[in-house]
Amino acid sequence: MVAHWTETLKDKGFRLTAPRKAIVDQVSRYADPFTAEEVYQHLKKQGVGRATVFRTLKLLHELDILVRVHLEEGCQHYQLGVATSSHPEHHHDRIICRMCGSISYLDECPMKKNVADIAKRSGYRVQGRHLDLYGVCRSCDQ
Amino acid sequence: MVAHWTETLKDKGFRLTAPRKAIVDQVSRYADPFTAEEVYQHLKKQGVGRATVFRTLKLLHELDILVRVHLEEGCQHYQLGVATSSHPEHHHDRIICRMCGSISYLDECPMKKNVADIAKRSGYRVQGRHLDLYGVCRSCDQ
DNA sequence: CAAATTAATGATACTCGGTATCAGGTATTT
DNA sequence: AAATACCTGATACCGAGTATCATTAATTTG
Ligand SMILES: [Mn+2]
Ligand SMILES: [Mn+2]
Ligand SMILES: [Zn+2]
Ligand SMILES: [Zn+2]
Repeated sequence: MVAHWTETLKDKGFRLTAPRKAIVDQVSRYADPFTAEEVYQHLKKQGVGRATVFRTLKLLHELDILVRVHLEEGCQHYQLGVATSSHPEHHHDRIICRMCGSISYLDECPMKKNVADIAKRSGYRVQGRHLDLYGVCRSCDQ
Repeated sequence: MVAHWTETLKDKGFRLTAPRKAIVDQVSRYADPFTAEEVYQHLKKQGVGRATVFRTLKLLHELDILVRVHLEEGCQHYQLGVATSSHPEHHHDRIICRMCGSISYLDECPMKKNVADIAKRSGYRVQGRHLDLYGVCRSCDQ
């Protein structure tokens, strides 16, 4: 995975530098969404600068290696992501616990079957979507 | 509408001051989502302070007069909103044009019928949701 | 392999949305 | 009218993110 991403960097003409290697390596360890600040906190002891982390995450996003997700708290979160034919664009149907903040991902995508109908009714060409459900998870619910 | 909201303020023990009246009045003019900064720009010539605008919008949100919506750009947007029995919590199913930025609201709520099933499968008590679709609107699509 | 070129880096300063603080002001209660 | 509590605007501050820029490091060239 890491090897493939570094190859993508080189293929597109970007230099494979030590900070970029460190960032790609760190990023590959996350399963859940993470922030630039978290990555920076892990890598600053190795001398990687804050601006470089932000820049590199943006670059990995532009290369479609990372997805930008949209959490409520305010700051940007990134996440590993791939596009498939049945999911032409990255989207993440999530359910978020308001008490403990835990995030689960719905394995079935409940909107898939509605998209064609919405496109017809709204007149939009639908490209992607973002669905967040909010509630209380089982362990927080007494 | 404005009269009802100012009444709500008084009923809950909040004072009905000139800045609050001005903010409520301004807010009632918006049909689409707006930011605190926009409200402030309209009211600063009347001497209303920036902090007061942010504070009052937060208060109106806590009183369920305003909904906080979650747009892509980053800053907080607010919007008028009401809760009904079939919509126990504010939610806004929207479709956003990536070319012109226009926002349409889906009148039929496509997730309504899926919520019970998701709750059962995930084990969460589902309270609210936020759905954004992205695409290209008819007038931007050639 | 050097030298030259160009991209990328880290430090720093800055922007922007939003919040904490606080002394002065204004509604309400007595 | 005096006392109380709430509310205000000014200001300073915070955190996420970006622009700038001199320095450094990767690649290209000779
Ligand atoms: Mn965050
Ligand atoms: Mn915005
Ligand atoms: Zn929980
Ligand atoms: Zn459009």
